[in-house]
Amino acid sequence: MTNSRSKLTRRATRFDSLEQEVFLNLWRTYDRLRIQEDELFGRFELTPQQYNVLRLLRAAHPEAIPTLTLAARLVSRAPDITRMLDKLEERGLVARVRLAENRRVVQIGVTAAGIKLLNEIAEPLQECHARQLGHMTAAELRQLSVLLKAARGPHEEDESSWQ
Amino acid sequence: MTNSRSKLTRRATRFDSLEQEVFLNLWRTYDRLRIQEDELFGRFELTPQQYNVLRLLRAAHPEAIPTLTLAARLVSRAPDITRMLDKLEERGLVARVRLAENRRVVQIGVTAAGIKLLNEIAEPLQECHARQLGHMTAAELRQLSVLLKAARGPHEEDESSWQ
DNA sequence: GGATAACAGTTGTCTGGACAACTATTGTCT
DNA sequence: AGACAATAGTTGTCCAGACAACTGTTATCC
Repeated sequence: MTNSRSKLTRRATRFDSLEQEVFLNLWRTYDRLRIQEDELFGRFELTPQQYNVLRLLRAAHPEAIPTLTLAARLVSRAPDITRMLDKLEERGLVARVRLAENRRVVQIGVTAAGIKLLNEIAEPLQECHARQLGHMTAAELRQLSVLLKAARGPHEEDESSWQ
Repeated sequence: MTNSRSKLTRRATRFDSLEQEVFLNLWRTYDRLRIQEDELFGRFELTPQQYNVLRLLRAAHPEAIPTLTLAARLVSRAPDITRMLDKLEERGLVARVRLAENRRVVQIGVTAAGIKLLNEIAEPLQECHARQLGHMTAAELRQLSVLLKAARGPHEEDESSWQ
């Protein structure tokens, strides 16, 4: 009895508003799922953000894309995109080219080694995704995606690659 | 025509799987909404995580709770809970007490100054939530919460306060 | 055509998060 | 009672993220 009362009380006072509840659930769920990603990418000495860079570069491959265009497509802002690319370049996973036509822009492309690494990651990543969200039905996942997109809708710039 | 084709192509190749799409949407949405929170809490010189500490302590108030119990209730893991509490204690927002009965545990409580700060934040925070998610209906928000909880379900420990 | 503004990255510096090793205190087992 | 293990925090150290100031390059506007 005490148990159920305290649960009810908790339920009622735990969040100040529906919006706060959604945000905290969003944060918590992101954090829980990210633990899995971190563990996976850690095995390849990559951060999720670095993996994202490689993934985006592969999508553009064999084209190379300007640094800031790449930065804009990343999931989360990266003020340190330069240093992040430095590390990937040191490992030979990406290559930088400064064009003669416009010496301001630096084009980034993924190397063969980068593609190779992506291929090695592919299968364990699929397993990771299965562990993360394998318990949800495809319909639930689609609906979740739709709601998440709607939630951030007004906060995306119009020209964003995230729509 | 080129436009619509390229969009279709992008749509098809952008994600490797439905699970990946969900995770990236989760990450992106979290990031976008967090920008708003950061801006708000920054005005009060708090991180979202620090605000969370105060919020949880207020929920327990006037009781004080052990450091690690508090840490377990936070949204995201905090290996540096000690230093975080140091900073809040320096500002007089929380107080630490080491009990005589068990000198290992350190109890944390929110101070009057902490409660006062929470009250100051309350209204601008409501406005922040409205900006973040005000465009969604209550039904959508509830559904989003449910799906988010379901998504992380298997990744919560049984004794977690997040259920 | 030279000053000025805009653009594209880069670098400096600081704070917060992650992980491991450590200290102090209490419980347990013979 | 003394050794050993478990508990509860704390400290050291390193790396990623945030923000601002800076450099080099191209466009623009008298």
